[in-house]
This record gives sequence, structure tokens and C-alpha cells, in this order.
Amino acid sequence: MKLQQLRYICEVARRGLNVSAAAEHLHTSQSGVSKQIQALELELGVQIFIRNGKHLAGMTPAGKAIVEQAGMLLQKADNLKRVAADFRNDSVGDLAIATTHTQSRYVLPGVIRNFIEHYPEVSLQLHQGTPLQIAELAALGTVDFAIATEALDQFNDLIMMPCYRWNRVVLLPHGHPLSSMATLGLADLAEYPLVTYVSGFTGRSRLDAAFDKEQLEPKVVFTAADADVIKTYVRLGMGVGIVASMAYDPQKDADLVCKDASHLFEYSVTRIGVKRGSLLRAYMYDFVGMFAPHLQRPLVEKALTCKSQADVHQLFEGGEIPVMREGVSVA
Amino acid sequence: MKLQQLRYICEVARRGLNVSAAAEHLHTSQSGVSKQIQALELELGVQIFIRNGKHLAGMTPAGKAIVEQAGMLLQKADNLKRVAADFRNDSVGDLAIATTHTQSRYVLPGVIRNFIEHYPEVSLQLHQGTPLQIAELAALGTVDFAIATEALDQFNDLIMMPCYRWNRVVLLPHGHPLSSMATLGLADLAEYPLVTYVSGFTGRSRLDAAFDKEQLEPKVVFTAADADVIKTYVRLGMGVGIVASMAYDPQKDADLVCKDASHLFEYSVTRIGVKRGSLLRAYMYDFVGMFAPHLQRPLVEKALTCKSQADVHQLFEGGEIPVMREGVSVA
DNA sequence: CGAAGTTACGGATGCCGTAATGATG
DNA sequence: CATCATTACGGCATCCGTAACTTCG
Repeated sequence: MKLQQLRYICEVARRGLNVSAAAEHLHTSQSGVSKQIQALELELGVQIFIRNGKHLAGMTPAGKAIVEQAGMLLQKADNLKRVAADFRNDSVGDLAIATTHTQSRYVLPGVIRNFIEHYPEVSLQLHQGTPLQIAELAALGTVDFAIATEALDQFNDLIMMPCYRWNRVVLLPHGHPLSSMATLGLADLAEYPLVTYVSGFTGRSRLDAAFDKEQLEPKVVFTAADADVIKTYVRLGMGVGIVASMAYDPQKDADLVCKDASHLFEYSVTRIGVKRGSLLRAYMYDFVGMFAPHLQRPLVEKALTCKSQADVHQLFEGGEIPVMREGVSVA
Repeated sequence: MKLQQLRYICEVARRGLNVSAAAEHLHTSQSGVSKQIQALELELGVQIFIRNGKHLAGMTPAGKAIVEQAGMLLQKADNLKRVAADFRNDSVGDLAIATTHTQSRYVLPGVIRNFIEHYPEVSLQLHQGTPLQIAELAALGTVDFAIATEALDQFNDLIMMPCYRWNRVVLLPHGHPLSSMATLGLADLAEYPLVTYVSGFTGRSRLDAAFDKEQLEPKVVFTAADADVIKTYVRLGMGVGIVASMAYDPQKDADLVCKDASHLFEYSVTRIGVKRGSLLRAYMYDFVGMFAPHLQRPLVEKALTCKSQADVHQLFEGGEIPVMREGVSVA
């Protein structure tokens, strides 16, 4: 049994039982993969894949169990290499992060500037995607961290740690009727056409919930996946924008009126997710600390040992989650 | 990085940094081991062993961490093979058990007879030792199960499950003054010279505690590691024997008077221990069930996922632990 | 007929074991 | 001087990649 053979079966399983595709991604030949898989099956004495003539048609129950075990084993192998790299104490390595537009555009730049100053030798990789894609990437181990506000709870083998709480601001063109009001109410917002995030992005669910609770039907005329697009359409006068407060930049968005809306909606919590069983490099702990100062290494280590989501929740219960950009309100 | 290389470093670390001994136990040559270790160190870029000229003098901190990781990785590898073997559904395999004299002589024979009837193809291996040795064997993964009453709590990477509770009987030569008494008291026992287990064996600690509580000083004139020896000296008239009730055989020990002593001492609990992270073959679950009927597979599986001793305790809290040979009393 | 997996074969790498060397206590 | 780890070297197995073959949709 060799580590490569395990890599092969995992990759084939992951790529929908396509040996050719797997071989390509592993930078080797189809025949080699095919042969090694057969060798492994022979050694273990079990069929892993179901063959229909010369096509892989499915996986045997044994195969599923074996691939699952193999995945864990390979993760351990990766961990071992990381331990070694950490003791080598050179700060070279990779850091792959999957996140949403909101994070990568408005929150991460500062963190990352700080990070690359400390670790110039670490090559950074940022993947942008929907919250669901992000979670998948982290669960697969393609990226080290997932950062998002939504959808991270669904994967059982992700450890999610709260980073900060945030709320929304209302963006208006100058001269808009709402811009002269002292404090906005939900009912006021419901009067006007709205422009905000699409469902599943950046705390959209909390937004809907607030209107629902008041029995109001907001007139959402346009939805986008990111605040830049939303702002663009607010500028065009299409409607009133509701975006995360982090997305408002007093300088660049000086042509818009910004009114705090944190009294209208529940706070959303942005979390960072790590695949369960991962072993983090020293610089990775540092990154987390830079992103969320209350997540210091010992705490993160404790979180990583949690067996269930409930344990993680318990660990962070009571701990205060910092608030990001509270109460911005600029005319 | 190859699995063998990891096996090599683990074995070398285990054998006190002796490459020759490690090579022997791995059925290979010293030079091969030496070479592969160097190759691994080169690949990882870290020294694992500290060399003093041409002798291994110690391990670097990195080495310790790496060996620890490697151990876990190899366990996963073993698990994977077991999964495969289980799906192959052939009942061939090994079952290694480490236990004490009391268990192997008086409790296990029936269980094992039953087991080999169901699984004639499984080769059984029984290791006898002190409770401490037993726990070590299980923690190292040399044996699949540790069965003992004492000392199993000390290893953090052993999962211990309660199997049965038991208490003691008093063994007397015919005609001994105590043999005519209706019920024995601790004070009565303290009057006579006693023969019982050495400290650290078969619930000896509970025995001492009982006398201590009553402020009595028992006159222990002889201690042995097993009941056979104790019985021999009782027969010689050296003193009154106190042994586990399982150790009394009404037929073979008909020449001795046996009096129940379960009202005098706290019950002891015999436990079965498994190394944390082990994956058990189907026949292993069956073995546990044969030994302790309340430990059925789902329960054992749940216990195996426990992270801490406390979790295990909680899991078995409230569950009744069967009593073995209650209230034997034969004149 | 195209796509995909398996088999065939040649080349290269890597692992293993014997034997010699160097270092230690 | 005995033990032990490392180095040197030759044999052998294994793995890889190209190419031909087979099968399925």
C-alpha cells in the first residue's frame, strides 16, 4: 500500500470516477493511475470501483469506506509535512483562502497587507466564490480557510469560528427623501425600491427575516452578489441600497448618503472555517489572529480538537464577538 | 515520503534509538533503515534524530513531533487495511489481547472457547502481564485489547469500557475458626494473617481502602500476583485468603471453605481498553460482546469516538454494569 | 466513431541487502 | 575491541510513460 495509490483513488473518487481527469490533475498518466488502483485493489483484496466493461460505473461499499479512510490518512500525511515545515522554521509555504466578494474587497485587504509584510515568503492564494463553493473548497482541503457569513454551518467537517459581527447601512443618492430622516424604520425602507444582495450572500437571510417579522414586503428591484454592483445601481437611482457596513467607504463613496441601519436588522456573524483535523502552520495561526484578534492560537487549537459543531459553539459561547464598523452614518 | 520510512522512524524511536534492533524487528537490514531515515530527513528538511558522530543520541523536538504524527498516520494505515479485510468478509485475522492472570485463568477461557468456535480462522494471541504492562501494550498498539481492573486509567490514549463488577471471597482451610462464623466482619479478618494480591493487581487497592476506612491494620503475611498462588498458601495454612470471587472454583477448590465478602469491600470494575483511534474488525466487536454482553457494537463505536476519559465515563454513566459471581459462599 | 480504461513494453528510478568503512565508548 | 551507524555498490523490483488495444455510449 503506497501513499500515491491512496491519492489516486481519492482523486478518482473526487473527479466523478474519471481516471483521465484525475491523472491530469495529478500530473501523471492515465495508465499509471489505472494500474496502481488495480494493484491496490489486489493488495487489499477488495474491489474499490465497480467496472462496467472498461468504464468506472460506481463505487462498492468497501470502496466508499476505503476512500474515506484514505482521505483521513492523506490528511495526516499533509499534517506531517506541515509539522516538518514548521520546525524548519522557514516562513515559506502556501496559504489558500476561499471567501466572498465582500470579504476580499472590503475586509481582507488590510489583513493581507499586514500578513505579507510579516510573511513575504508565503504565497497567497485567494479563491472567490459563493458561500457554498467556499465551504466545499475548505471541506475538500483545497483551501486552508473559508471565510464567509452564510452557509458554513452545513458541512460537518468544517470547524467554524466567529470572527466579527456586523450590520448593514442604507445607501442613498443625495437628495433622496429618506436621506433627510433622522432615524430610518423598516416601514420607511419598504416604501422604496431596494437594491441588495442576492439570497445566500452576505447575510441576506437576516435581512429578509427582519422584514418578515414586521409583516412588511420589501420591494427588492435588483439583487447582486456584491456591494460594488449594488452601489452602482444606487448611483443610477434604481433604488435604495442596503449593504454590509464594511462595504461603505467614506472617501470613495462620498457621493452617496450612508445611514446606519444596525437598529433594524439582527447582527450577522462572519466566520472562518477550517477543515476538521487540519494541522495549521504557525503563519496560519498568525493569519487568523490578524483577521480576528480574539482568535489567538491556543483558542484556535482548542477549537480544532472539537468533535462536533455543538462543542465549537460552546467554546465560543460567552466570548464577545467584536463588532465591525458600528454605526457608520454619513450624510 | 513513504509509509515504510515512517514505520522506520517510529520503530527506531520505540526501540530506544537503536537502528539495528529496529531493523531486526522490521525484518530488514540496518543499512536500509538508516538510508531511508536519511532520505526522509532530507525530504522533510528537518533532522529527526540527533547524531553524535555515528550514534543516535536523541531526538530533536521536530523529530518527536514528526514521530508522533507518523504514529497516527500509521494507525490510519492499519485502519484502512482493516476496513478492507472486513469488507472482504473473511473471518481471518488476528486478535491480540493483553490481560492479567485473573482474567486469563478464570474469566476468559469460556469467552475464548465461544469466540474460536465462531471465528476459527482468527489467530488469537494472549499476552499476560502486570496491569501497567498491559496498558502499555494496548497504548502502543501491540495488542488490540487490554483487559484489567487496575491502572488502565493512566493512559490518555486508551478508551476504557466497564465490563463487569466483582467482589471478593474469603478462602479458608476447613476447620478454621472463621469458617464457622455466620457473617464475617472486617475486624474478624484483621485478627488473622492474610494472604492476598500484591499491590497493583486485581483490585488490591479497594481492599486496602476498606481496612483503612475502619482504621484496621490487616496482617498481610503473603502477597501474590495470582489467585492460584494465594490458594496454595491458604492450603498450607499460612493464612486467610482473600481473592476475587471469579477465582473460586467450587469443584477444584472443594477443599477450601469459601465465604462471600461482598459486603466488606467496594466493588471493583474490570474494564476493557482499546487504543484511541483504533478501528475494530467485525470479529473484534463480537469478542467484546461475548466478554461483556452489554457492550454491543453501536455502544462501543460511540465510545471509540470519545475525545476524553470524561466523555467515556459519561457515556457509561447510568448504565448498569453486570456483576460477576455475586455472593458465592460454600462451606 | 470518439471517449475512456486496460494491457504491453521499454526505460529509469529507487529500494534492498551484502560488505566495507568510520566512529564511539 | 566490540558495537553501531553510515557509505559503497550491485541486483532486483517497481513505477512511470508512450503506444496499441478494447470496450462502451
